[in-house]
Amino acid sequence: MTLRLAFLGTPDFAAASLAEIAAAGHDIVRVYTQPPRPKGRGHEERKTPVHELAETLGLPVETPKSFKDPEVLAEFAALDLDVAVVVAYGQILPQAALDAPRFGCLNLHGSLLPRWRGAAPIQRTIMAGDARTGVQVMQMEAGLDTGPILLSETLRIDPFDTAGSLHDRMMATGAQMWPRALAALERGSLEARPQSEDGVTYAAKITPEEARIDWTRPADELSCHIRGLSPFPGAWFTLDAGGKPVRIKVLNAKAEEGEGVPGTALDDTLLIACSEGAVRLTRLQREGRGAMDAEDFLRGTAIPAGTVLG
RNA sequence: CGCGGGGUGGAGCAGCCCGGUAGCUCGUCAGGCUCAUAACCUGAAGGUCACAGGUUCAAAUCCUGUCCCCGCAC
Repeated sequence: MTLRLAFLGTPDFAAASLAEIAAAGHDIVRVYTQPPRPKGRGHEERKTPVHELAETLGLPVETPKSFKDPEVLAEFAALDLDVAVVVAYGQILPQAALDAPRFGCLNLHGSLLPRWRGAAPIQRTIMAGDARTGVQVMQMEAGLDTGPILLSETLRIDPFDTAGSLHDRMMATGAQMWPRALAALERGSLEARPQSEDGVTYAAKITPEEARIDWTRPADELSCHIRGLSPFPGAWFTLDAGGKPVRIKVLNAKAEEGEGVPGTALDDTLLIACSEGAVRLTRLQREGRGAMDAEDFLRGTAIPAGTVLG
């Protein structure tokens, strides 16, 4: 038995799920993803990772600008789907779309709901210093990530985890949940567990302003902040290099003992004073250069004790 | 054609504006010192200076084109 399904997704995180579902032998009759847009350096038009993978797999791709378009909805309904799988698609689906497939739409979400509903759960969970998080398959409803949970996996968050490392683990774990979830759906053995009404939090999108490092925060908070924003967009500070401020991203850091004026280097190896304790910067990236570990970074850019970071 | 930075021994950088012997910190190897060491001292190996043309007596350096990496903006 296989399910007749559509896949809706956009970034790498979603492509991993598409790959697993395809490998499980389901009948993916259509893939929806965001349209190619002029993106990044040079404004080159690029297809999304899901788009690329779908073409490699020989699956039909559609890139509607809006799922609210009646024509798009009509076509979607005409696919006569058993189920639609939605992973980081990037568009709100109208109720009509949620209702179209026989078993509705299933979504993969990167948190232990109802904590961190919304756009940036992976980053927010690290920024908040959570000790654990999870990946969950849920039945989609009109509300933002409010649907009942069908399948759940818990992941531990280590003190050295970044949004990037956690993202990679969640992507793999989440992708592997699909064959199980879809098999259970076919058997009719998926149990829907409503979300708790307590402990609801929202994972707001990351704004550029919050990426700038505020040295007056406590060290443990700052460590979480830095790791939650790594590698994207990257928490940063400025360093005065020959009269010009150079932006330097911090990609990993850990809280340590230390005392001093916030923002001041306490030694020659990137121990920076905060309001409570200090953070050791362990991986960084200067603008125009690649990311590197502190040891390598210091060979090219010395930051002696006493240096004040902006 | 959105703006900008960069590609120099294994790593990270300087040198480029003002062409003329390949530099710095580290690593590697050998030897020394030491109870010992990731410390210190001495010596050595290792580079078509991204690629292709051009200018020149001479190009890492100046000019043109190509490839790759990155920051910003989006």
